[in-house]
Amino acid sequence: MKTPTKVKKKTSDLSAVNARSFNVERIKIPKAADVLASHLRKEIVSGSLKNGEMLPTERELSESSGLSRSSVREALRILEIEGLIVTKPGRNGGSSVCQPSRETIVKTVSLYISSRRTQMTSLVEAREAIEPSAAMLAAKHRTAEDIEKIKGLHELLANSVDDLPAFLRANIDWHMAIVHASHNDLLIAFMDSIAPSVYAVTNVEHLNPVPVRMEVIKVHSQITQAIIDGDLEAAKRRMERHVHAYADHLGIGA
Amino acid sequence: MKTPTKVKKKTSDLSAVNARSFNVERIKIPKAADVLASHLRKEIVSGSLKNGEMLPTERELSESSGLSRSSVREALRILEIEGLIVTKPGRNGGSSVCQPSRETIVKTVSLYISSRRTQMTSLVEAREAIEPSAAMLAAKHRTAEDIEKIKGLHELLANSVDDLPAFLRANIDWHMAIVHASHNDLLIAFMDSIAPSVYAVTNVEHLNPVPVRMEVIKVHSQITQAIIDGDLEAAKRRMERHVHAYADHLGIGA
DNA sequence: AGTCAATAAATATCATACCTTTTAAAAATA
DNA sequence: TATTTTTAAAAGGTATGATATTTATTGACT
Repeated sequence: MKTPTKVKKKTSDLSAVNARSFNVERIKIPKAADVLASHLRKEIVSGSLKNGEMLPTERELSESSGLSRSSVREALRILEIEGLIVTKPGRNGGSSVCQPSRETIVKTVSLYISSRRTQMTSLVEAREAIEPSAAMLAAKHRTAEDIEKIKGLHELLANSVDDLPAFLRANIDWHMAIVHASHNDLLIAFMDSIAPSVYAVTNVEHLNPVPVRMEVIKVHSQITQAIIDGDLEAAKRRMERHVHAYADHLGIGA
Repeated sequence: MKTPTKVKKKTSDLSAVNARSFNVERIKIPKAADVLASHLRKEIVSGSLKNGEMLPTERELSESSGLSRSSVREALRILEIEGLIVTKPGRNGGSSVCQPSRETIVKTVSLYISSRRTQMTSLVEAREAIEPSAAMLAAKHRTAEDIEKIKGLHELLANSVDDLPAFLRANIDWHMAIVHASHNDLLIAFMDSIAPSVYAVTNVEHLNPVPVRMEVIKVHSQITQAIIDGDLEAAKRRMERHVHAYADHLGIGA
């Protein structure tokens, strides 16, 4: 399988210049598992392997590819982490094709955020980009259930003025319900990814004074209404102001 | 290692009801590699293992964890795919901690988009969410180089009215340059992820009439100017209109 | 000093055996 | 005959050890 074209390594660049200088740059030799994974990935993405379809067993793949079972397994593991297949043990087990879920994106982005210690500023900026548009799309695409959900959470919020933790919880849930009502998978995934970090830290002090909470409730009800009314512009504008006010409070706005 | 607590399987649910019904749901036994990967991931994310630091060798990890080398390797592979470590062969090789790059996000989201065959509508909606905010942030955070880049690409665009492919290329590059000038890693990652799909398909027919291209150039120059001037509101508003006009043309707007 | 070959240290791959989980089929039983 | 139980087979999961490959270091020889 692996072409044994072994390039004699040159320790010094000078010698390479003396010899016929091929224009080769740092050839990277791919790993067996990567090659197989790419191959299978292509088949999946292109649709040759349809959703739900079973892949051959590890032993079969090993035989047909000429690779060892470990390499095959490694390839499958790659695809599994990418969310393209699921693997079950047992008789009639094996790997079957599936579509990556939002969860895949959420995990990746969350890891990115936490391991890079992404600044609060960036998170809030991203939020300011997404939520107003999501509100607008919610006003456009909302279903009856969406409206029920949003209204319910809003009432929960209004009834939790005296219970800060409950208030925070309802607040987050209301915001996320709106994003979900946008019915845009990408925006949902992005927001799902950043929401925990955005909401985790600061709300407490901000929302501590009761008057602030009252104001939040008022604004929320206006936004809720705009979404119910299908008033795209109002939904967007109000959400824009709402999240911007919060950013301002954090000293992120101008 | 693995606790041999084997629950006697009941084929019928009835029998389970007859017996003392424990309130256990479908315990899922994690795989060895997953456990080790989670452990190491936690150490990395928490900062116990700092960026650049070397992990023990596979054989050492195998010994200290009591797992086989295959399981250890599988765990390392998981972390590698997540972008948390890089592994090099050879003497002084091994696995070292690194921060996941934007590329990790881009790959994940791109896969999501292509394997779900995400609707053009969703992509354009996401774009309409991100680009105006990015333009605003660009006006706020742009550096001298950012401005150079954006201006350069704009001139390239203006000089390519007669060369459609070149025009398309310059158009995309200008848009992406602005997103990058926002200096917001998340927005950059999101936009990097969706841009190929957004720009791949449709532009051709839209930009075909020369007058349209002239108009694009005019709008671009206004946006460019706003960013140079640091006029946040203008940058945002103009970009909003610009991308919305395109969405409209696709029949996505109202 | 500079070049080259030998060595060593690590991952990459392979081969094989065995363990565990799950299900299907076969056998036993009511 | 229908239901339960047992058994066996098929699949992935884990373990082990050997070998190949990659890369840095060391040492010998100019």
